[in-house]
Amino acid sequence: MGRGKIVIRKIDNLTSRQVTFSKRRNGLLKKAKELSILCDAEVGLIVFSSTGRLHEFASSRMKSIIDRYNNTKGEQHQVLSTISEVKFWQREAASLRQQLQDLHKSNRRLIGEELSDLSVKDLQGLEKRVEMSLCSIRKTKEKILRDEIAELNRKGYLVHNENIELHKKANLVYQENIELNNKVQEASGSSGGTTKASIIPFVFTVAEDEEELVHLQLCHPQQQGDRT
Amino acid sequence: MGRGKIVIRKIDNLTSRQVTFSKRRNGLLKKAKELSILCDAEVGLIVFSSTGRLHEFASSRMKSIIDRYNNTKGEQHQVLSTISEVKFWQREAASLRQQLQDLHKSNRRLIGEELSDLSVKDLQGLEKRVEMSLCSIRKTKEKILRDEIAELNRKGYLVHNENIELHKKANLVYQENIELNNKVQEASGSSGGTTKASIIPFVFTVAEDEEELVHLQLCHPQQQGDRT
DNA sequence: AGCTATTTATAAGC
DNA sequence: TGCTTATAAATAGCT
Repeated sequence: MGRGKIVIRKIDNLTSRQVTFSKRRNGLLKKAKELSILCDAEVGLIVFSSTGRLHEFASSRMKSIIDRYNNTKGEQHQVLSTISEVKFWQREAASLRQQLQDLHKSNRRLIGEELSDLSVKDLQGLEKRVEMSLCSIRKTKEKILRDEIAELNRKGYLVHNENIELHKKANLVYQENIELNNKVQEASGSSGGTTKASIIPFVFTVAEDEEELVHLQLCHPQQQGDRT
Repeated sequence: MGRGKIVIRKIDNLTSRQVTFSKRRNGLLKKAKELSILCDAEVGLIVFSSTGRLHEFASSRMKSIIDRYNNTKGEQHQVLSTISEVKFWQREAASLRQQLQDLHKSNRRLIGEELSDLSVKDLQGLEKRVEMSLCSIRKTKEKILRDEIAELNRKGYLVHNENIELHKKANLVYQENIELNNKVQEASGSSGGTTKASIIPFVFTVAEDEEELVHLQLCHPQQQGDRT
């Protein structure tokens, strides 16, 4: 419909393509609107130009048209439509929120708050559980301490053994020193007394018995805090 | 464009409306397609007939056109599109799930489980909290018991008072009975002894002093369960 | 953006 | 729905 017939293929010339786009786009929007009015149809039209500009017509709200479209297609293809996906996640969130609330309540009870709507029997059960919990916590704590002490004892023992070895070596060296000194004295006769004075007048001794090892132990702690 | 000019308003006649719908719908779809080809535009067209049937044209995949539309509009209007709504709820659910996990962990620790990755200091803090919790639970329990006992005592007191009143009344009636009996005896002389025998030979007595009232008290319970 | 020759769409009728 | 046709509308090419 125009001065000449055209074939439907992409218009090469950019300018004339843009002009044609502008004209035909308006025509399309107009016809979409006319269809919706004349025939009481729900029409949604989305047009992105090649430059990325958006033009649209919607006989009602575009969102509701798209939602309706998604639902219709979703039922057709047995696929979660976007709208029911939203519903799914909303339900999921609500369920999680509920769980969170329940857990929060149980938590508050475990730390001794919000107990007012519990019966004596409930409280007794709770008390038992918290007592067991306390027991377990203390056991864990003591185990850690015990392990630390054992580790310290082990290290202490190793250091002690090393000490003994060092003492022995030092004593050997010291003995060797005395002997060497004697030899020097014998060789040089009574030529001087200076070297004699340089000998360290010290004997290394070491306690060999285990009794003197550092030996830590976990003292049983005083009962604390749980008296009413 | 037709045999006659028409005004754009809803066509009253159902049949001609449906005929027009069919014709114009095809024209619209054709023109949408032509626009997309001629001008290299991205076009999406959704048409629902008044009977609910869906007709559509999409130059590419409809989903991608709708997504692009939502994104463009979303940026323009700062409004949650359906797609980003899904994302929002997914994030919400993930966050809630995380919170739930954290709370669950804290809960497990409160009941003395999963303590292995805590330090001695953490354990000490936990112990303190659980001790306080135990204290609070016991206090609550005792308060309930104390209140129950107080209530029982109150009721006992009321019943006791009622008892006293009933005793008094009963004694009065008994006295009256005796007097009436005497009068009957005086009036009838020694005519018979049957009435005398019917007098109930019973005296109502009641302890008036408070000491004998039922008076319950909460015994201090044995310390229990918290010994290591 | 406006003009207009021409093509296209379509209203009315069957 | 499909076909026909007169006519209204849309628009290609040009300015």
